[in-house]
Amino acid sequence: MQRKATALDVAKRAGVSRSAVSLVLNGRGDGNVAKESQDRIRQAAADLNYSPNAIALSLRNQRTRVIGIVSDEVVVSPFDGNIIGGADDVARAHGFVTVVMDTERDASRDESAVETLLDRQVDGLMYVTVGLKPLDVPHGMLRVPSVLANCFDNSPTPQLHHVIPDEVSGGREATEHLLQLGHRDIAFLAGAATSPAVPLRIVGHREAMAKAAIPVREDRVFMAGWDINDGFHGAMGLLSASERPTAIVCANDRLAVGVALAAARLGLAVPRDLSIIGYDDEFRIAATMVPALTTMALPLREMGAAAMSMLLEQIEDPVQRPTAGGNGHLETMVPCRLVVRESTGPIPAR
Amino acid sequence: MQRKATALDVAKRAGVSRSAVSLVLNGRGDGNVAKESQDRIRQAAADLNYSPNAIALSLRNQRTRVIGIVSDEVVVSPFDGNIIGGADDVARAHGFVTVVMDTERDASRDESAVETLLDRQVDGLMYVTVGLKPLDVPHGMLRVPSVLANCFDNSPTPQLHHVIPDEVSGGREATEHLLQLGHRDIAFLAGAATSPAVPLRIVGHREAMAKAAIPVREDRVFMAGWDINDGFHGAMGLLSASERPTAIVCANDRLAVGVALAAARLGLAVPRDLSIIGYDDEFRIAATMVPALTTMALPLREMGAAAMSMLLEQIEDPVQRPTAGGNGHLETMVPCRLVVRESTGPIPAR
DNA sequence: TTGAAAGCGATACCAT
DNA sequence: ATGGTATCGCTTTCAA
Repeated sequence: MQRKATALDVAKRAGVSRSAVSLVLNGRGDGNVAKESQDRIRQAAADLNYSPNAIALSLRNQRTRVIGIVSDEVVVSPFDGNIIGGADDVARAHGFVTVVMDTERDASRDESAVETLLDRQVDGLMYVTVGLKPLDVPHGMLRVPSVLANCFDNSPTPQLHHVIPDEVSGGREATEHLLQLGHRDIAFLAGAATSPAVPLRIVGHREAMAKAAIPVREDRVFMAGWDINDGFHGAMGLLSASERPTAIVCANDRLAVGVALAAARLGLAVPRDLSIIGYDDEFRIAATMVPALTTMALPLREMGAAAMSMLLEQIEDPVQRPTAGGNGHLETMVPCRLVVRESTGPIPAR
Repeated sequence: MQRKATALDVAKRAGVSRSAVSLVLNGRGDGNVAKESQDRIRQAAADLNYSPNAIALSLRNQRTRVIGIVSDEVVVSPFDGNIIGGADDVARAHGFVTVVMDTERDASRDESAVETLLDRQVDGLMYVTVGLKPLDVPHGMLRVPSVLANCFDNSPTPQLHHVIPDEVSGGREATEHLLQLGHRDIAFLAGAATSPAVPLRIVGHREAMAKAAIPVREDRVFMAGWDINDGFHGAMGLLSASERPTAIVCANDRLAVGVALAAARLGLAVPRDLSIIGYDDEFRIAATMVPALTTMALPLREMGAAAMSMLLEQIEDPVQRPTAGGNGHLETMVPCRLVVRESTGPIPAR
């Protein structure tokens, strides 16, 4: 485990001073260092496989080109990892790297994770959550450029820019797709009341129904939960009644799996007898279901990318900190995307 | 965004030198610094909300108390995040923090991620994969204490310790559970041939059958893939034949979902007409299926914890580097755990 | 064109 | 008991 070469080693080998090495390797050699020395320096650097010590660089420059990402549970849970993927893409394109710390849903670890990252001089911070939710922003995030992805500042006087999905139009367009296929009796299986996304999706659903001048039967819209069994039981109720809906929109793909299971159990074919639409376009669930699920995809990568772009803008041009994005607004909404597959079809013939 | 207080600020405020500050704040004040000065120093530090600059510390001490975790796609994919969770638990208990970098399955980024982490002087490195697989170990990992979790050194002369699940006994015990319930015609839906876990699980299955003296029909064991539709189609074939198995063991829970869907479609009740057993105990899938899935749980958190313990041992006691764990062996196998729920039951009455 | 020196923030040794 | 000084690795300014 021999130590890495330093600039001094390079200087010695090339027979010059450390300053010369620094100048040349940072592209400011011309006009300062003799061309001949430059060559020797570059050669020596290559020979020694030299790369500058990032720690020393950070100490000297007070910047690290590292973005800290802290999340409530994105790493550990199966959901929303692509927000980080999208953010990382943008960061790397700009010569930054991201490091992730996951607090495993323990809010008391938020501050210390941020503090740790700050102590290591990250140039910026991003907080990412699984599922849309309000966030008690860790204080440290106000000390450097920061953004929120999939969550929003829960304080009475929000300070941080956030990027979230457009849930209202997501809910609306899901229902509109069904309406276009001729469905009129459409049920909406919402998730749990704790999620701020749920009421928004329901608003969207009602908007679509209103626009089509179809009254919403209150027993067709209810909070079921988020899991397969919730979808199963919700659907069993809906589908065993004498008068059953011809389509069910689900607040996530797992509910949709439960609904499909219930339909199969009842001998109903999808989409012939029942159309099902999911939400999330979950990786290797929606596309691989039988039949493949039509679903409203969450724009995860786009959200991460948008949030990171915003953050880097603040870092590179610190002046307009509070109103990043230039529009003076603290909220960016990214549209969801309908993915039509095979679980939706025309209304059953009578 | 005013700058943080430094040791010099504290020294000035307390009217002493930087050295005194350093000694006192690091618990070596007694016998070196007057008690009165000590109090003033501590007070000043508190007043200024002083905490040492981690970057400067790293440069000085050549150690950071940071463990770098690089993964092929654990962050972005829905799987195996708990390996990192388990590892992080152990690290924090020892006063280390972990930072994660995900390469999104782009092997060409492995080296640079490791290099980045190394440049930042991490004290140790862990590589974590989604799914058991051979790994071309990034060269940089050999320069500091390192371990592999859920993957193993693919080189002809492996150097790094790895922690993996005991797949053979996992496969065996899954089948044994079914055998105990009276099943004799048991099918095994394996995953894809690319995974080294697949042949191991099949070996386990055959061992169990052999021990029970039941011949394995070759048309009952085949590679189906890993997804819901793979399970569905595999099961449709198996179950529509005139002579159908009474139980199916699946190489993951998603296959099991597909099998359940097929059973429902064919009017078969689970577990009355067919027992199904999954693998992975996937979060919010296995437990929430209808019926809830009996499954072979992967010991993800334990694997992460074991790998991290090993790594920290190497860091704290660098002498026995190559044979960490003390047993001179490079492999640690962690047993899988059968979780019995409702998808398995006694063999159907004739 | 070159190299010496200061400084980033902290620690540890060595005089005093 | 105390404070001055070298050191970690690098960049930048300034004088020669």
